[in-house]
Amino acid sequence: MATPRKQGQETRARIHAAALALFRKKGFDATTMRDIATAGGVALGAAYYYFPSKEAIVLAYYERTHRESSAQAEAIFATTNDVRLRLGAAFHAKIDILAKDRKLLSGLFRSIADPSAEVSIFGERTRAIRDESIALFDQAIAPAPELALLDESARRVLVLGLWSLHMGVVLFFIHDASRGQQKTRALVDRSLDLVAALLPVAPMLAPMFGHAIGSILTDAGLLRPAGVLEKR
Amino acid sequence: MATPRKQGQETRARIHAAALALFRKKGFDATTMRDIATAGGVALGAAYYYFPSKEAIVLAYYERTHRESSAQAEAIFATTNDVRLRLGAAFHAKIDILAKDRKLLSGLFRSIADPSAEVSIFGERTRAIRDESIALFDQAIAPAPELALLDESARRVLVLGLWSLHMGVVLFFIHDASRGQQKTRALVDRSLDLVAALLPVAPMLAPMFGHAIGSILTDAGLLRPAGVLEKR
DNA sequence: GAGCATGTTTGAACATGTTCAATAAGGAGC
DNA sequence: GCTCCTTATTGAACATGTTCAAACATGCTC
Repeated sequence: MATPRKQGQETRARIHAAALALFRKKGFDATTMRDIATAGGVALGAAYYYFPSKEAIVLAYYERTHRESSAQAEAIFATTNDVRLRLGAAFHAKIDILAKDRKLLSGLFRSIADPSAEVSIFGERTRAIRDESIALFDQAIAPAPELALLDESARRVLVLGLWSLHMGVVLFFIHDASRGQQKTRALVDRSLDLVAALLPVAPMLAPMFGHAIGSILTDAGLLRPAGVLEKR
Repeated sequence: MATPRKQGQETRARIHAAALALFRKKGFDATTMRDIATAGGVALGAAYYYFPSKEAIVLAYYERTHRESSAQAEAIFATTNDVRLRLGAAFHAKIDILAKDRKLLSGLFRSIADPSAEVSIFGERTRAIRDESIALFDQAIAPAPELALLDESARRVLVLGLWSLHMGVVLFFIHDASRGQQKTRALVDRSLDLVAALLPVAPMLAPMFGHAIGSILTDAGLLRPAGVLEKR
């Protein structure tokens, strides 16, 4: 309703920057909205004028990191058609981007994964970004010759499975205190080795299970119904 | 430190019962500690004397339901060695027990799945109950002849995978508003069909992936290191 | 029964996320 | 420049989870 003015944009940016700095330094819970407002040089109400909730501040950050990691992955997609390499690029790009903010994400996880939260990654308000995120994995496996035989339904199940694995990896990463997140990197590589080895078998399994599970997931709203898995 | 007296036990039980009733009626978030104290006929401080936090009230409930569903599943284990049936029993028992409390669980999920929360299902304080929960799936597949060839490491990966699937099912269930949770039931059955069909292949995959992933998961603390997957 | 340790209970106080009515500031149309 | 509407900003007020020092109760020892 309110179309922002230039000064408003600046205030918003200042508040956002102050908030992220505090989140990084003290963590999400330990940072109060009053801290944020003070650090941003505004009154408490102003922070709420620009961000409906503390969680919302972090959702903006989350969207930005998704875009950055997608861009990084897509740059690699342009250089190779090897599906194993492309999947690796998609997974590692995400970790690359998130690497500096483990502490922030740890505090954030509550809202991201809580299905009842407004800004949950599973919720309606994040559908757009989630669909983009899922579509990236569709892109990743696009050149695979062994998947040419896969029908639409089974393929969507596979893509959703890859996205779920990636969410699991992010969850693991948040708690991975090893240097340079070595453990997460290793987890990604071993998991993708397994995936890559199983991909050729996928078309054999699909007729048995792909369709059945696909229709169930569709009923459940976890999969888009029609052939509408468009990208970006 | 404080060894409770009889009257204290009763007060505690009254508070707990009042809290659960309110959670069921109004949901977790909409129920305040003041509501709970009033409904239990005590002052606010008394509620905190018995439960260190609002979440803790619900953790006690969570432990009870786990015990109940485990008992139900084990009763079925005693009647059949068919692994598909046993897995079905384990999954459906959980849903049976939780069926009445979707609303409560929905409010609870935040704390259960949030890795930074004290009472998270992934946290240290819930290790005992989590290990029990995982061990149930080890029991479920125990009679499978096709898994006799599986080494310890690969077997643990499989069991952890089943437990993860079960956690996913619970998550799905929480948001399944279909009558009698039909969708969740269908999801369970189709998923377990797939699992059952893949089980015979597991020993062929294990040498390639089971050990590698097993050691990574162990490093990550997601698997117990030694041969200590004892039951109950 | 007096004294005492320990469990129980109280309610005020505190911290913090969020709301909101009031006010200021900026610009559009004249 | 004046009026008026929209955006921007303020800070007090509110709701609620949590803490805590004080008071109370219970039962044990003597």
